[in-house]
Amino acid sequence: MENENLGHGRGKVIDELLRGRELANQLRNILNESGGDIDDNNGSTTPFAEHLLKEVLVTFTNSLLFLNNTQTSEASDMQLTKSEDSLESKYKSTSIVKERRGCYKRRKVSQTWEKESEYLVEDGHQWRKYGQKTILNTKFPRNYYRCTHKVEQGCKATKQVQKVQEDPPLYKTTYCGHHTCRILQSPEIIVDSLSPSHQSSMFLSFDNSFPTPAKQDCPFLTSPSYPSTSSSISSLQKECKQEIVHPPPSSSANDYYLSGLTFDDSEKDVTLSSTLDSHQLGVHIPDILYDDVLNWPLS
DNA sequence: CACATTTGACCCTA
DNA sequence: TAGGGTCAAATGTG
Repeated sequence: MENENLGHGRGKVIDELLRGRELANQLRNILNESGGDIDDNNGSTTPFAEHLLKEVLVTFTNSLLFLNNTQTSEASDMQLTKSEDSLESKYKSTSIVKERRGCYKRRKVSQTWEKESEYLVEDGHQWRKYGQKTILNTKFPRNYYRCTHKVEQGCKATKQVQKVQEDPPLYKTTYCGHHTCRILQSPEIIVDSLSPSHQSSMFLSFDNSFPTPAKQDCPFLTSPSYPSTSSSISSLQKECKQEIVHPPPSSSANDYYLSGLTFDDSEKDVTLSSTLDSHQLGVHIPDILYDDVLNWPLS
């Protein structure tokens, strides 16, 4: 009873923090678009505003990190159970399988985040296609993938890939759930590159649920314009204490990234740092697994 | 033969 | 009730 109230209050807090961060991001985008104009009128406005924005974003991010640090595994388990228990029950009871075919919870109640790219990228995980659907008002069918290790490891990660336009090609990948499997592949490579001249874009879906940064991406801490880094993380499991995410050379000064994610395999300690003004986020998280850091559920 | 993909059916949610 | 997510038999591939 008491825990439920606490959990509810915590959810509200996270909700508000996420909202605040999202609003700050929107403000940042506005600043980016109108930065030149502002500079013309007042040269000092933009840098100062950007500085304030960074501070706000860091505050939100730090708060979210600390909040999630307290209940990581618990919330993660609850989230997965809630979103996919219907599927679980189906696999456990074959007698129900044939009667309850197609029983599932819709994506809305689970963690999702999206990534748009001009090319298909290998995100370091093995995916198995399990469906394809024609979606209303779309030219191209949507492809459904689940983790190859779903059966043997119970990995519940799924993704949907949909081509949204032909020329230039644009693919929208929606990740749902996060990987619980430990078998990871080669670093992220471009699978289909017709026009790799532009950065892929990535954004979060905030509809009714908190998107969870996962191994594919870490939208929680990265700029919306930076590609995913999942397999970089996987390589880290063997090579401890490496930086895994770096901003592209062309990145603007007001973008900030998770520039340092340091793992100490022996102690299972993780240190996060950002590129922002050389600040460290100041988060030191003991006793958690390395990939849990990027899988913090926010609800 | 084992595993992946295709594709129509099934069924939940809005 | 339509749309969309998943299942699973059929089929393809190495």
